[in-house]
Amino acid sequence: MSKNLVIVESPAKAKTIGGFLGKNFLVKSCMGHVVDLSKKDLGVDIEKGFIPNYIISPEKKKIVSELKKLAKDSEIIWLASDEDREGEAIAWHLIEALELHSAQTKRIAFHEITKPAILEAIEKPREIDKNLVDAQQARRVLDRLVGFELSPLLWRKIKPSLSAGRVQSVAVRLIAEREEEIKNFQSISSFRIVGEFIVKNGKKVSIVKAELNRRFSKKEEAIRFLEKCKSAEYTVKNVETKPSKKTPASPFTTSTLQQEASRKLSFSVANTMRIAQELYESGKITYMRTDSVNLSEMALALAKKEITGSYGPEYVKTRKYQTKTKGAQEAHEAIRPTYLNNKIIEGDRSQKRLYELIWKRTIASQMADAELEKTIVTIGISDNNEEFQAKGEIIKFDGFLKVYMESIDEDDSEGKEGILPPLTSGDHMEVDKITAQEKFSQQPIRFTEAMLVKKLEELGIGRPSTYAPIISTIQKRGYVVKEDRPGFTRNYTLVTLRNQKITEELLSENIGYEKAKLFPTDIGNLVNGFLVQHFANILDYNFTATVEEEFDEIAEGKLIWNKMISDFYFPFHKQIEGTLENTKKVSGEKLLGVDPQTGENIFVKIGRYGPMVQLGNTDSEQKPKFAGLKKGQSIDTITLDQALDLFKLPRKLGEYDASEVIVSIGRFGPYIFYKSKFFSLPKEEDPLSVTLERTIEIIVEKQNLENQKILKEFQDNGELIQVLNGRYGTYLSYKKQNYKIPKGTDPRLLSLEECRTIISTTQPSKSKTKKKK
DNA sequence: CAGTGAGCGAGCTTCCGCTTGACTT
Repeated sequence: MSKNLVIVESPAKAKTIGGFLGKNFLVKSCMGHVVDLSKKDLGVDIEKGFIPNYIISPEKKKIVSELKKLAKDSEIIWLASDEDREGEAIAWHLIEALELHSAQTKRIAFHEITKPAILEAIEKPREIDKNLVDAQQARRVLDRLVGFELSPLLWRKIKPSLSAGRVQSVAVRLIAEREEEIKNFQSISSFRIVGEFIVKNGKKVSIVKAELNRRFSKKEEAIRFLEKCKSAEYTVKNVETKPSKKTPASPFTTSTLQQEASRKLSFSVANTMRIAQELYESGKITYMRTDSVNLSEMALALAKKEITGSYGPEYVKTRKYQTKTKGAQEAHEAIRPTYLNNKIIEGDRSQKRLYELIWKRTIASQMADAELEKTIVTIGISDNNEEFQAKGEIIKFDGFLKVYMESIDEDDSEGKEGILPPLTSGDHMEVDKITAQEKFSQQPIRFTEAMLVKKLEELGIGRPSTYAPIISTIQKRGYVVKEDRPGFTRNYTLVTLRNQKITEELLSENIGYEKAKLFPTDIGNLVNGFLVQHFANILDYNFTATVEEEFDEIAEGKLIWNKMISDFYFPFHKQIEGTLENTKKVSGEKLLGVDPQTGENIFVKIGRYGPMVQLGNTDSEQKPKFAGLKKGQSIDTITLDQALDLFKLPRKLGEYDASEVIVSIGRFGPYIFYKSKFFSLPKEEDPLSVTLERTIEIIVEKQNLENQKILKEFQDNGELIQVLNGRYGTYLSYKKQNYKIPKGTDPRLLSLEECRTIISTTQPSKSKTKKKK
């Protein structure tokens, strides 16, 4: 029996620390928060001064009772949750939930998981910081009040099951507004002039590209310029070289890791976090949910050793980074390899790639600057005030670039600066050709998941542990979709002067192709518009920053937490009530036109189940007809013809095997209805144009799959036992319960006797699909 | 999952942050 019980948040951490502390210490984890506000109601007693109603989270009951038992048998309980707002609250909740006495309880904290740091922490226990706990309570209660008062308002005014909150609603706003900017964006074109000069240097011939120091807005001006160039002479006017340097990026935080893994490896945010978690649990990297760029002294020393050994001492530069992020709490280190001498690791391909990225970033952050030399060559044109500029860049010393270079989101198709041949002032330049190419101004860039995380972090909204869940929430609620969208073709003019002749071509380029970008849906736009109109204060990009300042004041003991909440809540609640009374239900209804057949109005709007078209007025005597929009259609862009097409559903395609085949769109997308069964239509098929032949193929294919589903069947006292082949492998079905088949047994060879054993010895799998009535 | 949409009305939905498994048919 250990005399000491240490409680940390994560089991992987518990394992490591357990090794440092020896036999007298038992280290256990509580898996994060163990209590939360009651979910059944608001969970806050407003009248009594916003008293939170905490209950032990259902999934933590087992852990709490286990810890409680261990605590009873221990002399001292060391609460070692993270040293930030949430961690302090976890420690306090543990005291309450485990019913610990103050005499036997000590609060400790450490920022790095090394033996000396932990031993030092044990030497310096402290009390719970109640002010910090209060700051957390304020944060928690504010989020609950905002979320649980705004969401029901949306149910009443827009449609059921919608949600709103301090964080998610701002995330949706960012995406909706970006889309609006893109919609309103007017692309301006101008003509970019590039001269290509031939430079002979002994036997070596090279081409130097130089850009004119101005652009022309009209083609005529560009041609006039080229005309003048026909008879011109070109001379080097000036050669300017100046040194410059590049500095490595700071070590990874959650947010920057997500961004780089997205840019360099095309990982989704959720994927990056899943793989990072695997690396963390196998002890290969430090904790992956952090906002700190700090590296431990031990890591700095290891990095220095590794760089010296692999690249030489001139590549070493020990750097300590400062966190600039708003509201950072820095309870952990930056994300880095646990052992910097391991350049590669065992693991699957994704793990290896992510690890390599983390290794390179960490090592590079401790390396010397890259030293560059930039050259600008100015080329004058006789009888002309304009001049050409050629830019070159050479690397004098690669420094950290030997290992790693951070990527950027903007496309950098142009401006790659290479090496220039030696040129001196006064050199005569021989021109090969001069082009005037029409260039269009760039529309704003749509958000990828990782770019959204970056923006949220800049605004101080969300935490490392929530970036991935935020993205999944706003997609689950249907506010946002992540999609690839095809681009379009745009024509541009290219005018070329060569051998005294000017030619003009009309060329085309493909632009605007989007890969894995976030787009607002109709519902996202409608909800966002409603919230921005009526709750501009909550949707304000600075709302979080403002309340965070107040949380800080609470943490410093300068402000009472429920006073702060009270000051916020009452005006906010009035706003809710006012909106409830004074606004009508919103549906985004728009009159699209008139049905040529019946003369009835056609509307588009958001219905109970999403965007739909409506034929006929709601208040007319005849019941209006409804039809859902197809995937990819929007109430914003749908045309009258497309709307009319939707009313052609359900379509009777004909008969197969003496039964009717019908195609339509339902709650879960397009489907085929045949012999009272549903077959979903693959997404590449259009329900409006799919043929009878194709639907029969789909039906037959599905039926074949069904037939293969049953591997074996037995009758057992009149009850059916089936060995089935499902989406997640083979399983047993008996009396509507499913049973796992033990690993290592061939399901095809199972006998009735063996099936009986499995049923009697294994727990049936819980079905999550069970819905309460 | 299950293939609707007004009207009737009961009963449901919802927040953010901290942490991992269990387990889907």
